[in-house]
Amino acid sequence: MAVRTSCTVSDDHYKCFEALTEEQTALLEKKQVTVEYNKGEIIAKHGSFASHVIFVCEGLVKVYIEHGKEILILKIISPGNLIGLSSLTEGEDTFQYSAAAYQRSIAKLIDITTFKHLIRENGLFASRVISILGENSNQINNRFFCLTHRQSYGRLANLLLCLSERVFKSDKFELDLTRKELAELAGMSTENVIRILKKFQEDDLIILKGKNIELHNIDAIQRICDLG
Amino acid sequence: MAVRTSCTVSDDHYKCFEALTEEQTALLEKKQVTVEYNKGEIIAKHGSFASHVIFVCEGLVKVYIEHGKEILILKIISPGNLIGLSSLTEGEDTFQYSAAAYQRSIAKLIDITTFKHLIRENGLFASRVISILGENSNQINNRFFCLTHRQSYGRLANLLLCLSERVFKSDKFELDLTRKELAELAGMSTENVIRILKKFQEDDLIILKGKNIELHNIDAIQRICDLG
DNA sequence: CCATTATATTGATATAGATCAATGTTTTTA
DNA sequence: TAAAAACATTGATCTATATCAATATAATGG
Repeated sequence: MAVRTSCTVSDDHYKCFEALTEEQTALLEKKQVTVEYNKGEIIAKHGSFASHVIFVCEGLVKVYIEHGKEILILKIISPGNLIGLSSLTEGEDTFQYSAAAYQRSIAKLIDITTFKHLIRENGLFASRVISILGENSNQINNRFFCLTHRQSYGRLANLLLCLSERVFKSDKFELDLTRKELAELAGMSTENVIRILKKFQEDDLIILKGKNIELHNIDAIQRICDLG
Repeated sequence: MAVRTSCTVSDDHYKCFEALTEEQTALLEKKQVTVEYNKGEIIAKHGSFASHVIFVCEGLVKVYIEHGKEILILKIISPGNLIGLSSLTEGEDTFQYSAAAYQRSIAKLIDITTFKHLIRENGLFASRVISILGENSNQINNRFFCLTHRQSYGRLANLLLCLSERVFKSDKFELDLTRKELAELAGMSTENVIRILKKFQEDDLIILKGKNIELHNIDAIQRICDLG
């Protein structure tokens, strides 16, 4: 089986809300607030009280765990997705990871007590939430595999494919991520990212123009992702 | 925050079943079979149809993903825990990971359709299942962090603590895992496991007698786990 | 109980990728 | 728009850990 691109999940978490009745939807709307975040701002802080789950409406968000100065990015969240579902666990009232905006982003903060109440009340909603949790689990497992079993070329190839397919949905995209942010995502040093991108360009796999990246030979990149 | 030991989850998944009514419990009992597995036998195979979820009653099981010959152990499962919940995801009818018995083990295979049905029907049960999924997610994130951000000494220290606290529940245990299996769990080569265990023994952190391990200086091991 | 196979151990070597250091380039801000 | 700060790039070195190779020990089966 091919290693799937693994930096994010599909962006259809919003569909769980379609399981709600009109009444329940109205309740949920009353129990949420919409907040705008600037580039770099913290949306959720690992260890702080999780009074809400987060639904990303616009922008791009990274989800990561921190221990002291060390961080590990778990995934990138695009609009349409939920953050913080693992705080639905009984007895777990803090965020188990942080979230920060890569760029100006808008999110709805949904009261967690109401969310839990709806899970109890609406079995279809509950099963949709379970679907999302299962999907999250598969994403993180794939990312875990990629970061531990692939060498740097493979990890960076995987990241480029993921950004292209899942985040920007185009072979050609303007990357508002720094080399350092790419490095964090691919689990390597900044210098290594630069050297590998250069090598990919020399080998005609990508076309780099400053912040713009075009994937020129996707099959070859996929091969590096699977084997490298 | 200290890096928690991360090779397994707490062993109280069975509690979700307490949320079922007598009638639902009876239904579930009818829709499950009990199977015994010998050492090394496969309980679930990554990619095969997931017609059931697995409840481990006795023994010790590893859960891992495989891509070709490469494997990544996600966790160890002790009696009392469920395997395969991520296959509850809609549209996902295959196992997203494999499971194999480290030793003679007994498991109940629960029909997944019935399981899903109960989630829809019983909100409390659904929320308990969501709790388990959330807990699983935290475990895997901690393990992910440990394996990517700690050097070999820290990873092995983490594994020893986890085996002691979570799996064997004693400072002193007989390890029916080979050095190779330890290496897989700690994400390093067999040779490296041997060298580090030797070093730990020289430094009086552990007492090694063949398959028997005693953690002699837990505080020091914890320090290596957190910082190494 | 011996033969075979699996596992454990030890030492030598190779290498991916981090780190360090210096310089160039772009972005921000005052 | 000039100065400062952040980011990008390149080259040189260092190191943790894998890999390879050889041997020792333990487990297993006929």
